[in-house]
Amino acid sequence: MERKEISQAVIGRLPRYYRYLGELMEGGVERISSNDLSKRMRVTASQIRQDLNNFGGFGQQGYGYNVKYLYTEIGKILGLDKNHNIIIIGVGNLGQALANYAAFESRGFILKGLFDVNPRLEGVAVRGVPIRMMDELKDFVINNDIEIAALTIPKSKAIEVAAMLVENGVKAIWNFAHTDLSLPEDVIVENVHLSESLMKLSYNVTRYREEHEEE
Amino acid sequence: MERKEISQAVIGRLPRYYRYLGELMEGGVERISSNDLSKRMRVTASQIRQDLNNFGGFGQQGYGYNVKYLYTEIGKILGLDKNHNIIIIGVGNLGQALANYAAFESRGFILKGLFDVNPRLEGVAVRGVPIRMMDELKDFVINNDIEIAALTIPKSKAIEVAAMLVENGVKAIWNFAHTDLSLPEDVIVENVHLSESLMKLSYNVTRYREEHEEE
DNA sequence: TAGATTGTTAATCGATTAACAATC
DNA sequence: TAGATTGTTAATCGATTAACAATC
Repeated sequence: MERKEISQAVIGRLPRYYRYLGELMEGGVERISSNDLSKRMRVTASQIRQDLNNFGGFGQQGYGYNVKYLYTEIGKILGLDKNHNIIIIGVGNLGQALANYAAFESRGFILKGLFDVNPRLEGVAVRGVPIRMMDELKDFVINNDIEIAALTIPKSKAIEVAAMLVENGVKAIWNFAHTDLSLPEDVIVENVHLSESLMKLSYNVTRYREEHEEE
Repeated sequence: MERKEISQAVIGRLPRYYRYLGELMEGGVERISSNDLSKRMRVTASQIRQDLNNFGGFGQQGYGYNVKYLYTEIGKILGLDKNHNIIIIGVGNLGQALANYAAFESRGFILKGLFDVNPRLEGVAVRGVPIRMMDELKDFVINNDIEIAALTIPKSKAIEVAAMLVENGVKAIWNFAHTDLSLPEDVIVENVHLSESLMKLSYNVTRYREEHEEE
């Protein structure tokens, strides 16, 4: 069923549409035109219409878009109407932050397991999920239909752990380790490199400082 | 001094170059050609040369690039040779994760302060920095030459806190709150929206699942 | 029906890749 | 010098914006 490839640029914007539509919905707004939405979001109306039309015609001429409907549809596109079993490897502050992230469950991400190397954490529960030791990881993945693994461990361990997870059926890695993972191309890797984000910020603030230094 | 604007696409790639060059340096590699680097990083050699030449000619024909030199130069471009005073607002798990991020100091980011609303955290120290209450924030920012503020607080508070920080001299916001901040355009905002990152992952894994469902 | 606004095609803009002369 | 590889210009590709006919 020939589906044209959708660029990651478009996909990267969908969650932001979803967020704005959610807020509009909360605010009781029933319909919105691409033009009104473009003003709120500070993007062009053209881009909104182009982006949405990659997935189908969700609007109606002369009316605009029904907020609730569009919100639901984008949710479906993002796969938020389905459940996704997720585990977190590495229960440091960052791993715990993710585990405590409340919106998880409401969006269909089911926290199935937490893993760490620190024996003092064994059995400690976060959000009702007990922390397990790494030697249980492989069997757990095999037996619990785990789709997504968040990796919040040092880069020295990340590569081998990721390989093992994928070998045992994990389909996607949410990678917080400061390294690239080279995995089979059917595995989804979503990187969150905080240090790189901070360096980008550093570049921009430094550039700005230089350009405006005058005495 | 007419400086041509450099696209965020290029800037976004610099930290990755920096990381690879750092690893090469650790590995004792002295020089590298754009071609060799392109193979490791899985980008085109052309892109590497184009990207670098936005900032100057760092290589030498017939030789390639000196790893150590290029690493240092990219560090300078990213502003990592200068100190940046940073504070963290919101000392939950995520705020603590950032505070504990060791590489901070080595890259010139000086953690000056931690702030939270929770009175039970008052005075508790993370990495030697005591947690302060929010009512001290304004004066602290004014008196401590704070350049960057990391916001790891709920979105309901983020907008007003950001506005106050900027009013009192903060130049850049590292924004982890699930909201857009509209601030004067001379303020740098670097967003890290974890939920949006997870939704992107969700989209990709869902798409893949659908495309390969056959029985 | 008239007005509004989409869906979609065409035009523009920017980013990536290819090619090659310059040069170490 | 010959070989290697950059820096840079030109060609291509893709993404964004503009325009407008279709239609609610």
